[in-house]
Amino acid sequence: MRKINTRSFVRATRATPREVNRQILLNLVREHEPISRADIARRMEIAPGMVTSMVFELIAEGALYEGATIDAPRGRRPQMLFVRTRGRLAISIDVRFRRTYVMLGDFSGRAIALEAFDTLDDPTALVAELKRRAESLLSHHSDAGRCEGVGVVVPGMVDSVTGRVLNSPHLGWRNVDLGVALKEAIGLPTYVENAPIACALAQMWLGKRDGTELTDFVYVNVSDGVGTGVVVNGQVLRGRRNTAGEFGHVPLDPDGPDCHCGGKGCLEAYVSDLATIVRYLGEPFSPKTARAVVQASGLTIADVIARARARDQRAVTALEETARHLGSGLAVIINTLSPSLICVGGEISEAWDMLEPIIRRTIVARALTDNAAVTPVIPEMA
Amino acid sequence: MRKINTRSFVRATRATPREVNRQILLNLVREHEPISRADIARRMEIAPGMVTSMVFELIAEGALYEGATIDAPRGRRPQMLFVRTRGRLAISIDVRFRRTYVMLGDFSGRAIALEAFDTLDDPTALVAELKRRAESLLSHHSDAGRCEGVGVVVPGMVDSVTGRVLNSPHLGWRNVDLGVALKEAIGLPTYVENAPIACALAQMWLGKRDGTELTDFVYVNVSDGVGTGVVVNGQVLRGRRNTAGEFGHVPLDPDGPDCHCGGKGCLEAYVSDLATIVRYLGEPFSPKTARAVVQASGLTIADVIARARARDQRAVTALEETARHLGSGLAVIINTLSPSLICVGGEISEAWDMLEPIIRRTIVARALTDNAAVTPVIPEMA
DNA sequence: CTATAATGTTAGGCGGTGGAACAAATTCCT
DNA sequence: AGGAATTTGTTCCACCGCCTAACATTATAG
Repeated sequence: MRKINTRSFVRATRATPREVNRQILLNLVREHEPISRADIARRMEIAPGMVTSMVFELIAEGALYEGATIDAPRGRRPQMLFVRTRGRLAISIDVRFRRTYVMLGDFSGRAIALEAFDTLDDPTALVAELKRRAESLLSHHSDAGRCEGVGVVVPGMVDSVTGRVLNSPHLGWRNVDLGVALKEAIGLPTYVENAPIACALAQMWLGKRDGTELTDFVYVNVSDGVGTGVVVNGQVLRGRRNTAGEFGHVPLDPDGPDCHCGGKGCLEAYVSDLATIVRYLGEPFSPKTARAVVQASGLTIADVIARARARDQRAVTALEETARHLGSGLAVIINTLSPSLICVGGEISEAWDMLEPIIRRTIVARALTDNAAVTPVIPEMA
Repeated sequence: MRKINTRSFVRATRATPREVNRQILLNLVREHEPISRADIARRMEIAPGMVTSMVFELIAEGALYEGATIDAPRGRRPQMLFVRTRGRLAISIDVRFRRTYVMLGDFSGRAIALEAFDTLDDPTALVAELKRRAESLLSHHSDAGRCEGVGVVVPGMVDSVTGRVLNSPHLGWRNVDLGVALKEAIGLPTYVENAPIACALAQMWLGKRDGTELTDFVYVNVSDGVGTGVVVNGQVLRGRRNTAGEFGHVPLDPDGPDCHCGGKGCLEAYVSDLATIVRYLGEPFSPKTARAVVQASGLTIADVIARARARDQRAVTALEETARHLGSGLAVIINTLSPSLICVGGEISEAWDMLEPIIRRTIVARALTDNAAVTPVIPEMA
C-alpha cells in the first residue's frame, strides 16, 4: 500500500492514462531514437493502433517528427521517429562567483551562442544585464527557432518551485526572488536550480551509460567550496527548506582546520581548490586568509596540477593529501547513501589519473561492505 | 518532464485511474475515519456517484465497512465509513540479538497475543520454531479472524523485495533466504524488513502529528549498535544493494576508539549502549572486549540511567558524553539530509530529559543554517 | 506472380470518468 | 402540519481512452 498525502494529491482522471503513456512514449523516443512505431509498440507492450494515435498527436504538437524510412530485411520499411530538437531553443544561465555565462542552445544541447561577463553581485543589476543579453541573443538568432524557456543555475540553496535563491554565500544573496524577476524581465518560463543538483540531473538525463538506469547517485563538485547533488530513488534530495546535500561540511577531524561554516575539519576545508592551493604554498588553511593568500600568489588549481605533472614534489604532495581527504569524504557518502555511482566534477578532475588510486585506497579502507568498496567513482570529464 | 526508466516501467491501462483513485480513497478513510461518502467526494473533488461505486466495491471486498449514521445540522444524515480492522490479523516477528518476539495482532495494531523466546542463531532452527509458534497462535485464536500475512523485522541489511537477509552481524547471518523459508513454512505472504527502516515506516504511517505529512525524516536506533532508517521524498532510502543508511559508522574522530566495522571513532563506538556502559565502568572502549566487559559487570543501559537519576556522578558523566557525541552524529545527518524530523529510539531514550539539552547544544553549534539548528529531534517514547 | 512477413491504420467493443437528474432523509419556516 | 430548503447518496448516460481484431500497405523470397 502506497502512502498518499491526503492533503495534497493528484486524482486520476480519465485523461491520466493518456498523459502517462505519452510520457513513456516520449522517453522511449528520446532514449532510443531513431525508433519506429512498431518498435515502440513492442517495447511498451501496447497495441500498434494506440502508438499511431499518440504519435499523430505528438507530431501535431511539434514534440516529434518523422524521419526517413530505413531498410528492413523483410516487409514494409519502418518510418523512424525523432524528438524534435531543432527550432526549439532555450537560454541557459550559469551564475558563478567570478563570471556569469549565458548560452542560447537548442533542445539537443547544441550551443548556438555563448557569452560571458563578470558577475554583478547586485541582483537587480544582474537581472537587468541578463535581460539585455537575452533579448539581444534572441533577436540576433530569431531565425534559429522559438525560445521556450530560461534555465538558471546558481551556487547556493534554491527553492526550485518558487525560483527563489534562499542563501548563496558566494554571491552574498539571501532570499532573492531571481526566478520571478527573470520571468518578468524576459517574459519566458524560468527555472532556477542549485548548481550541484543541476549537474546531478544532467548526469541522470544525459550521462551515457551501459543501459543501467541511474536512480541513486551523488554528484560532488569541487571548486572554491564543495557542493553535492544527491539523487535518491530517481528523485533529487532537497530536504526541509531546500538545504539538503551539504556533504561538503561533513567533519573529518574535530581538531582539523577551521572552516567557513564555523566548524572544524570539514571536508571542504581539506579538499576545496583554495585549501589545496594554500597547502601547496605551505601555509596553514584559514577561512579568513585563504582567498587573500591564493590571490596574492596568483596561482590557480590548474597551475598546481600542471606543476605536479612537471614533477614538482610539493604540488604532488598537496594533491595527494587532497585525494586522501576526498576519499574519506566519499567513504562517508558511500556508507550513508550507498549510491550506485559518484561523479566528481570541478577543475580538480583534470588530475584524475593522479588522484584516483589514492581515493580508491581510502574508500576501500573505510567501506563497510565489499560492495561499498567497489562503488564506481568517476570524474565528470571522462 | 518526469524521467522514466525505459527498461522497466508500468504502462497505464484503462483500469489505472480506478486503482489510483481507490488508493486515494482508502488512504482518506484510514486517516479521517469516520468519514461520510459526501465528505470523501468533497475532499477528492470527485463526483459523488463515483464514490458510491468505489465504496460499494471496497465494502464487497471487505476493506471498508459502514458504521452508524450520525447527527447533522440539516439534511439527510451521513452514513460513516471505516477501514475494516477487526477480523483481519497479521503476525509480527521481531528478531533481536538475544530474544525473538512473536505477536498476533489485528489491523488496528491491537495485540491479541505476544510471545518471546531466546533467539536461535541457526536460521533453519529459528524458522522451525517460528512455524511451530505461528501455527499454535493461529489455532488458538482462529475465532479472532483470518491471518493475512507475516511481517519480520531483522537487525541488518535486508533485500525487502526477495525477503533475503543479506548481512546481519548481530545474528551472524549472510545471504539467508528468510522470507522464502517462512512463507513456505507458514503458508502466508511474508515480508522481511530491516529494523530501523521498519521503525521509520511505522513513524511515517502511524506517528501522530499536527497535520503535516512526514516525507523526509530519519529514525535513529541506539542499542548494541546504531542503526538508521532514512525516508526521502516519502520513500525509504535503500541504496545500491540495500546497504544504505549506515549513519552509525559516520566517523567523528580519526583518532577515536576502534569500531566493529574496522574504522576508528565511528558514532557507534561512542554512543552505542555497549560504549556508554564501558565508559561508565571507566574502561577504554574496544570492540573485542566491550561485550565481555559489559556481561561481566552485569550492568544494562537501564542500570546506568537509573544510577544517573540517583545522582551517581560517573553515570551522569558517561551519559552526557554519549549525548555530546550523539549530537555530533545527528548534526551530520541534519546537514547532509536536512530531514524535517529526527526520531531517536532505543532504551537510551528513557533518559531523554537528561540527554536532550546537550544534544541540542551540540546540534546548534554544528548546524549550517538557523533552520537546521532547530530541526526537531524527538525520542520515540514521547 | 504468389506467398510471406513486417509496418502502420481503421473500426468497434469495453471500462471508467464526469455531469446531471433524481431519490431519500432531515430541519427550518410559515 | 405541510411545503421549502438542504444535505446525502444513487442512478443513468454521454464521452474519452484503452484494447482487440481486421485490414491496408510495402517490402522480399521463391
